[in-house]
Amino acid sequence: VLTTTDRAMLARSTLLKGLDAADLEQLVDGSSIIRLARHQQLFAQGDPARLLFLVVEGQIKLTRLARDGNEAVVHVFEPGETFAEAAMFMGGRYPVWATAVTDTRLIGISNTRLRDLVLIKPEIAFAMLASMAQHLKHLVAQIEQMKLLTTKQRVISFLLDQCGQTEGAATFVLPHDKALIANRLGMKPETFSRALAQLAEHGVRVNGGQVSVRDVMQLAAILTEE
Amino acid sequence: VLTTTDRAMLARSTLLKGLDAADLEQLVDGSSIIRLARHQQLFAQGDPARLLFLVVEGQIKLTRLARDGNEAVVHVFEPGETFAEAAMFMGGRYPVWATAVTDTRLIGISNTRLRDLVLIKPEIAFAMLASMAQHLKHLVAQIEQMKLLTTKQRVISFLLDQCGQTEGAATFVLPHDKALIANRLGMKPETFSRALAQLAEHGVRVNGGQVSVRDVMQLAAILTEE
DNA sequence: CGGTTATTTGACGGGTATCAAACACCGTGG
DNA sequence: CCACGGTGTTTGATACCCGTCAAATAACCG
Repeated sequence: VLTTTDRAMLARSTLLKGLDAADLEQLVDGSSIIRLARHQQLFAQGDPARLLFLVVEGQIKLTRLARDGNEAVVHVFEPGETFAEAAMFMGGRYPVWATAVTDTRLIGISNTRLRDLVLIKPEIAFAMLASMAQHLKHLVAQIEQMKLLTTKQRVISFLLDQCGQTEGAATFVLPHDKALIANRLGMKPETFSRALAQLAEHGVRVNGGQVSVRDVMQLAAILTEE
Repeated sequence: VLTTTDRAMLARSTLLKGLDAADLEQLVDGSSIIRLARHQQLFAQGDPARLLFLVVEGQIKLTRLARDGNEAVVHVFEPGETFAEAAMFMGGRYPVWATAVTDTRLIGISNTRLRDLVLIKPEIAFAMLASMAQHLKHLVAQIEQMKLLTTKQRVISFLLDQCGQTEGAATFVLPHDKALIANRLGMKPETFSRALAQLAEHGVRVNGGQVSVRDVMQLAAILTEE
């Protein structure tokens, strides 16, 4: 039940681009559409990993849980991104929880089908390696931020990421709940809220999910001096 | 100038085990031995990535640097482990600094040779994917620890890792400087020192690099309740 | 409009970084 | 053999930041 739009997204994904029509078809054959409501779980930590995923619309967060119920957000995936490629090489079990942040539609791709394809077409292996290298990079950046930056710096860094600009004024909407963002940044919601409030004096205005930055460059400058 | 011991280690590595003699030979041909003195740098962040590495003896730490000179340790690699496989898929540049923790001998393997080999033998691609999946797992675990555990819990968790036992009494030596360990755990040396001192009341005795734990299980129990 | 879920704001205490100094350890050179 | 500087570690005092708890407020949805 994949629409043509779904197929197009598959064909454009970092993981599968470069695949010819026939190979793609074979993969699609073993794929299924999955719909999740907000807060619904895709898989649990420890579940056998039979599928990897492409987010079509919505957002999926990967988390780890502590005994006390607290959760640590490892990453949030956006439409067009694939995840859980690594699971098939890690003892065949998912090492994290996956939950829908908003209503989500995604494509589940068979592990074994992909595996078979890699054996035939080594180029795909490169795509997988590239994809995983990307994830590695993200995680390293995250560790770096947690260890080297103060709370305020992390918030600024996050805002600058969202801007997608290096200068001038910018406006954008936050990608999700402030509580979730706070978790991504390794702080409590209250702390995040206060940090944002403090940034008012640096030209950051927040209204609901709407954020406007007066001067991106000026904001970036604070990272260096503070 | 690879000794037979070196070759044996290559053949046993997660990355290259399963390679037949001929393929291994071709790879060895493009490899070189590198010796580093303690604190000497292997490569810098941003350097073009032409080699990936196998640690033969010694230890290599991967770090990120902040403007103020502080560094964040991403990982420390031990003999038998390979690293920097991912670099060839990330724009061809190393994303971190690599420095010898102690006097170190390692083997540098040519990126392009390995690449050629993958195209011929897709099984090697699986080995690379598995190796990178392993690194991903480590990083995820690290992020989890930083976000979910208190300082004391991280120290305990680290000690338990080093024990390699789940019960009874244990003795071992710390893998390196306490300052480096503190950095790995995301805290300052002073904090680490105090944390260790506190653990005396839970049966942990530290003398230089020598550590002895009276009852591993009892120590593990603190993680849950605290 | 009422009930639930987000977010903000305040007061407070604890934990960690910071600064500083004492101390232990080690190899070197006198 | 001892003095010595360098490095690594411990210990202490202090300040500040963040987490926690609590309540108020705002936004949202049926």
